[in-house]
Amino acid sequence: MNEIRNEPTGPDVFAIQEKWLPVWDELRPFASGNKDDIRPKKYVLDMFPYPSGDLHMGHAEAYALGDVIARYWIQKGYNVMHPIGWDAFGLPAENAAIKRKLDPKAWTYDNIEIHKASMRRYACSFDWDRIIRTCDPIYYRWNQWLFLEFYKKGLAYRKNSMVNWCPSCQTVLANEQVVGGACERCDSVVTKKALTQWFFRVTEYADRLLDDLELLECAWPSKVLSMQRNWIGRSYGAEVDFAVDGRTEPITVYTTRPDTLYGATFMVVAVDSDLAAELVSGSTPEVRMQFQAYLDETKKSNDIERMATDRAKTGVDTGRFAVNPANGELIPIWVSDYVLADYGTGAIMAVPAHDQRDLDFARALGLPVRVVVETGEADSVETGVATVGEGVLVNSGALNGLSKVDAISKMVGILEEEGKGKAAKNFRLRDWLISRQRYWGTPIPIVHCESCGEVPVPQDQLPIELPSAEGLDLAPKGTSPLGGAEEWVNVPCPSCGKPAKRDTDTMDTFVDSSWYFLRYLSPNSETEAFSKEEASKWAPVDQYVGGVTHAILHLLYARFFTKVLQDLGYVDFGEPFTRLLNQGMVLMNGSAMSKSRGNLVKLGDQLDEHGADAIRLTMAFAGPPEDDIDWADVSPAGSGKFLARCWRLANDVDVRVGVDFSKGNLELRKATHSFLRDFGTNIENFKFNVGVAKLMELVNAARKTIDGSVGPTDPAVREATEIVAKALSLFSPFMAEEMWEMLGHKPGVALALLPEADPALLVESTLTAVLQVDGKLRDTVELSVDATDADLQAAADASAAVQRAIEGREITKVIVRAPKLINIVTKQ
RNA sequence: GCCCCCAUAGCCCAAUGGCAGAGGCAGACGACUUAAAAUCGUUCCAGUGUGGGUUCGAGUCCCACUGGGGGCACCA
Repeated sequence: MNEIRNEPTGPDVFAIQEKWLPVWDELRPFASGNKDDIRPKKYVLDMFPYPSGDLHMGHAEAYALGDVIARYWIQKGYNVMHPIGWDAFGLPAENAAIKRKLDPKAWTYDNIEIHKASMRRYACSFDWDRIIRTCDPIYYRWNQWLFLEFYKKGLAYRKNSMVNWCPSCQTVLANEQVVGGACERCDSVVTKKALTQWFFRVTEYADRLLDDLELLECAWPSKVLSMQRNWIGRSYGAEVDFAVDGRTEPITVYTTRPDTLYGATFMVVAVDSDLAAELVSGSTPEVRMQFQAYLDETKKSNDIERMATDRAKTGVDTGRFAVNPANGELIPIWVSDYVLADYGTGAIMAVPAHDQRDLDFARALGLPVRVVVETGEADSVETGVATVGEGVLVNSGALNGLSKVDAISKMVGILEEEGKGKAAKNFRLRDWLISRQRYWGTPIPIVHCESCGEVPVPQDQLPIELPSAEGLDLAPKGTSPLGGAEEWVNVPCPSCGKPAKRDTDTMDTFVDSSWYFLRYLSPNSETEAFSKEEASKWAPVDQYVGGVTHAILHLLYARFFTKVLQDLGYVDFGEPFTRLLNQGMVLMNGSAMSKSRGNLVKLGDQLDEHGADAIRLTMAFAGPPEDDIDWADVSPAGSGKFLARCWRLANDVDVRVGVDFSKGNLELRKATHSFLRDFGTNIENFKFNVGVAKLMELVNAARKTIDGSVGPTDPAVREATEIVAKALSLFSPFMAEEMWEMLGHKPGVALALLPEADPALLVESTLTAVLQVDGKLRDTVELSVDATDADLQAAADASAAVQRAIEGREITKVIVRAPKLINIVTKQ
């Protein structure tokens, strides 16, 4: 007897999960490689994960949202390619290897298997035939091929320079990997080191990378666009040549304010530049000693100290003089650490009156200040605040009386005429440092030969496979562990055949991820990086989904690669990702989850407790996707309740499959079709939370119909429930499939098409019209949808509330928006 | 310091310039139950951060401010 009472009134979500997984393995609904497929294409891409441990809540959000989009387009009749792979090279594998004495390779591949199993259980709609792993030789040989293509074009080059060095990771870092002077990965303070390193000439594409952001306006989050613009940082100005006393060549400086040239009262050269060393070499021993001491101190300080803007200005007078080309004045040349060696020319003209940094320097070291722009602001010498506003030029010869803009163009004209300068632009963006002194990455395909120099490895010798980690000392020591692989390093020179050595550095893993979206097109090809034919069919990516953490690095590099590949003729487009969605982070109690903070929510625990469907639904329903989700604010249990509601709905339907819906209850049919009208728009605009809310509304309406006088046998109940099952499958595919089966269909709700709304069911015959007086609501009235202005006026005349409100007032105006609104305006 | 985004009920969030509430969470009450859970139903709750402006009408558009978040930052 108890058995009867305890009969389950809801679904066993875990049994349902286990039931459908093997069915789907068989059905393979997300395979996209059928050549005969006539559906239009859609390339939906999730940023591929780094295989460290198991999936976490962040992955769960990203893949839930990416899945909504991919599954939606399938149900709209598209052939959707939704691939997955692993960004499998990188430091964590190596660090785990060092710490736990594991092979980085084994560690990585084990983690990939863990990921794969979790993605399957999370019901990700991936095309499992297109898997890539960047640590597979079949993948990274194409990194090497691309490197050589770049090399041929002069886009890959080696130079000695001061580079960012992480003392903890014991490797160089790209500019983009230094955040606030610290290593992005381990937070150690980054230092500078002079090293010979490989670079990609991304600066050659700076203009295009900046200008083409225009094409992405409205298709990428504006935040990402502005971050990229900031990062590239183009400025316009002029290069000005200053003749130097006792030196044949002039010193060229870059300035954005050539209008203030008359106010340049001294010059400053970056202390760590070659130019500074050269200038002082001709000075007195005292100066040389002072310079050396200052230089040593600068080198000792790190970027965090050096970048502190409130630090007092320091410097050394070189004792040398330059000639101001505007007025012929001799001005002293100083060296200082506030001028950067690798921006512009490493030397500046100092205009202390109109530049705060120069003014600080002038005041600290007693240098003259000359006002050349009258801005109406207080005297900068007295206030210590440089006047940077608009104004009229003074003390500036031919420029006197001009505005800033006019003075800039006139000065540039004069300089160009006299051969002392020219218009110029500069970028904050630096070339991309790609070599790393670590093991677990793509070997750089260059051989160093004593007689031939740098020799590119011939294509037919690719891939250069990594030597086995066995026997290698992977511990960071500042030089690549590959140097210890004797047999691997020592090779005959491909050019002359004499003994030579391989380059022992490996590539930055951002190289791997700069083109992976193309590799998915032909993931197993041994003859090309990607099929040009497939690329013209599938690429560019229609929809990219990933975290905003990659707003600069990865997206900029991928855009760069795409433009290079376009120039090389391998692709026919210039932007890789047509549309971008950045999902927010998953937080717990207001802050990022971490073990050390003690607020870590484990995805595995959540799945064990609520099931994949409820977690996925919670991710979609939590709010706008780009906002952060605080796990403390959302309710996976609530999602579970909704899913049970859906299940009971399907369970209660008592209409045979294939019934003619047209005889169904009109009210519910209208609800179903207005859902169909709105749902697609919501999903296409990434308003997943609103889409789920609409779905809940439809479930509520169907429930009401079943429980009310219409009952479970009405055809409209089946229509509504089938639409619920299809729409639900974007969020909670297990339950949707279960419902689909309960409704009498064969497995594969993911492939069932979402119909268009029937327009005939969207027309309403009446609506609630609003009667306002002076903009305030006074009454409402049911009117026909084709009510005229006169009908509204009549309704207002007939309304006691309206008449009361206008009583004794003079009507000045009547605004009518038939059929829904009338506003009677009275004299105030 | 410069640039960008956000602010609606106790909470998460909706709302083509036209009735502030679609949905959910939490709460309260009721039905079912010996009881509880589950379920179903009903219900309480803000005038939209502050101050101006535009408009017949502003959560929505404009300006300023406050608070929160983010990006860049000695880039000449």
